[in-house]
Amino acid sequence: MRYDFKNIEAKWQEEWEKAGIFHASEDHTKPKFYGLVEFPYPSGAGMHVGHIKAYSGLEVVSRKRRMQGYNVLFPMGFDAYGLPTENSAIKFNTHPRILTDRNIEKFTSQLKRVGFSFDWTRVIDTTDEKYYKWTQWIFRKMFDKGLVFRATTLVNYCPNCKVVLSNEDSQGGKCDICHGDVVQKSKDVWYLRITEYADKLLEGLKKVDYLPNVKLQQENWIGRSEGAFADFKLTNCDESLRIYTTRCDTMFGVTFMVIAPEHPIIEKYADRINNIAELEAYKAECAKKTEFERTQLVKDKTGVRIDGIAAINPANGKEIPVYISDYVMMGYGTGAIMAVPAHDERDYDFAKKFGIDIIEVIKGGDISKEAYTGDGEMVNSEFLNGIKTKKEAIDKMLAYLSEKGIGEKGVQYKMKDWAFNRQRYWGEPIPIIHCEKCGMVGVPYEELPLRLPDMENFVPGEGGESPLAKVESFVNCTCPKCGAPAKRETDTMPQWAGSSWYFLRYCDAHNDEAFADQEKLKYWLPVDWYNGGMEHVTRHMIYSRFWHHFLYDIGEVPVDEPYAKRTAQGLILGPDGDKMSKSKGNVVDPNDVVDEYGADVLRIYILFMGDYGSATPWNDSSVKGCKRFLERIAGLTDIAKGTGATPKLESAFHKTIKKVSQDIEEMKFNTAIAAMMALVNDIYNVGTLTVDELKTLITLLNPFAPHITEEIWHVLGENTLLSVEAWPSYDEAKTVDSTVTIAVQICGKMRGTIDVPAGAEEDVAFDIIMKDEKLSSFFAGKNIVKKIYVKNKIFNIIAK
RNA sequence: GCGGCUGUGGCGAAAUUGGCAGACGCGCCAGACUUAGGAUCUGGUGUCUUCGACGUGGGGGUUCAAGUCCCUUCAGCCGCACCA
Repeated sequence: MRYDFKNIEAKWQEEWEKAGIFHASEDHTKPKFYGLVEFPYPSGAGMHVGHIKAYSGLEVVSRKRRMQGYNVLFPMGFDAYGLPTENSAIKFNTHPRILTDRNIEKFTSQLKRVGFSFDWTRVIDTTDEKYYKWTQWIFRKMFDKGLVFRATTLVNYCPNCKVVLSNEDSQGGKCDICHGDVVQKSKDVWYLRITEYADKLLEGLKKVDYLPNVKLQQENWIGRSEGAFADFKLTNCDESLRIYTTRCDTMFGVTFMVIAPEHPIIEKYADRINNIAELEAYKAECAKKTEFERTQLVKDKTGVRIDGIAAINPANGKEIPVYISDYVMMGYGTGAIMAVPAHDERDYDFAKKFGIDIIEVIKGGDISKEAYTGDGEMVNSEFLNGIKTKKEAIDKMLAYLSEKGIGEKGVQYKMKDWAFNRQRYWGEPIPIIHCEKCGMVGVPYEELPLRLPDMENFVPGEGGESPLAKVESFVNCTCPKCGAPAKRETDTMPQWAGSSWYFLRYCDAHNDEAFADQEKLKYWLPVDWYNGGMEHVTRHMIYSRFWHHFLYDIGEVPVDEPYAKRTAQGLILGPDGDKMSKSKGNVVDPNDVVDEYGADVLRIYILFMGDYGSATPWNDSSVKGCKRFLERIAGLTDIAKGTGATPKLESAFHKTIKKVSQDIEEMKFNTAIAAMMALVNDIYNVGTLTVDELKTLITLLNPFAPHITEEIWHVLGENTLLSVEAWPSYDEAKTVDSTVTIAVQICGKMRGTIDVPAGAEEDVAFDIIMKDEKLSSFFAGKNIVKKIYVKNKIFNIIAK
């Protein structure tokens, strides 16, 4: 038969939909498989080949699982709240609702064209009030449990545009829009107390099957560090300055202290500081820098000494100066450090610049040249002198601190609490009411969803407040507690909110009584296999694991870890090897490929182009090779005759079934396809195959190229749908050849090969070599010193 | 700076984990069928001074045997980034 993809792909997509074969069944007696891919943000640009790659991996796995008899949940949805839609809504003067609906429709039809086996009865849209009702519900539960709090913090603000900017939009301290100076402005921020779950999130990693680098990135993101808190007495005021350190063993080497420019102690004791104006000026200078800039200028340390207040080193009672410097952050530890220039590079740089003493307390380096951060014997440290290990010194110092009541063990995390509000329109309204008497009150559960009001002008307000602040009917309300007039919170949730629990909704997508039915959650959870991009491994995955752990703690979900397994696909690069981007003009549109070659070719090529986990450049002519392969598959219908097995092909078939079955599990789709290509080459070399064998081959190929294989199945006279036929099995005994070709080395050099019966003993193999004139000539007349024989692999003869 | 990953033909890549390096595909070369080929089919295709030698970024090592293990070095990509 000819390969006519244009006429068959739409036809089979319709048949599958009609038969509903990809709907996850409610039959909970069957074994389940929950495969999850990251739902897309439905941008106006439509699908990207990267989306296709991201979904194709678990698409193949899911199709295989169905054929293996699993009840498969392989859902799709849309993460539709967010800034890009809002911005283009402003630009084109259209409502984001309209744009979102239009984009979702576009994505849906594009996804369907590729033949993905998603369960389209469970589609979710995070901007649907039936969905975000439950996003708000979970937020309210967190609010009830004290995991939501409000604090004032510094944000990047452009006084010219009157807008709050992200770090990315304010690089170099200049506003990305007007290029004016950006300042740090304090602003009320809603936070979710994710830090409270830091240890649980870390612990949970021990029992899940994530790629090693995924785990590592999450661990680094959480950034747990163990150390100590210690109090340093200040002179000229009745207060101690609390610091955090991981190296309390070096305390005898402390020659100064540094605090963050924003440290509250400065304001508190302003009247005792002689150079307060200088300090204020420095602080103002720092405030101009964005966090980005501040962390970029690592080399040159700046700072100002506080004149009027000093500190006492609690280890040796010596008075030491206190500085303010922006290399100490208010957001980590206590915002104050003890500086040990001899053994910390940053402190060393600072001390050199400001001419501060450098006292060696650990032997092993040359502190006249640089800080020594390695291990060694303690010196100049009184009761620590002579100790040789860091651990022992730390323990001794900790004991000393606690005995004196001026310090204790402590833990710190790099992870910060999650800033949870945005001054934007296109997001879930935060269900909180501000009452003058009662304070912050949650919107009652029965009033959820708190609907996003319809607006025409949703440009952010002056001073960067949320567009919702302009909707009086939304803002003005009564306090649910006391009934007095009150005001609603007008900020909305960030993009990450809706995606933090979407995998739960898929289990029961249309439930109006709960976010999902408990029985269904019990059956489907955890997600068996989650695949997505590396870029979501920290934020999205950490956030959603946090929400899930919270729901587990309040008894709303049956398992603590949501994702049993996590893998990641690599990028598809442009044909030039660069990242695809509109500006470079190297973007490949999957629709063009489907138009020209068909969905099956697109799917095969994307999985064949290289290792699934690695970045691979697109190559137009390689796509043609995949088309040729499918044409050769279609051509097999012309030579397939009879039943049973073709002797010359039997072992090749069993080997291929084994290889493809295993490779899919390891996401080695490229070698699975290569194995099928090799089998097709074998078949054409033999010149014939049976109909049974062809059926086996197209069954193996079905998860990769479902349309053409479905068509062939029917051309061969079948009436069922191949997509739900049984996955082929293989006979291990038949994957083993009766004779194997092994390599023969003489003195370690490859000299040829011999055919031996599989598993042949050494003497049998050696006899064959002796009878081979060419091989035996290499050691004729020499002494055989040693024979190394590895069954079915190699024979190495050492002769002198 | 720290952490991770990667480095193999002209190109994308394989290599049962220490055992015939380059499977499979692209490209290229030759031939066939053709008025024609950017279609199809067949054969070939790591390099070189080609009965042999060399070859997995470079250098060194372990081993009968190294793409794979160890040491060292270089290059590229991706995270994190003054985390005390």
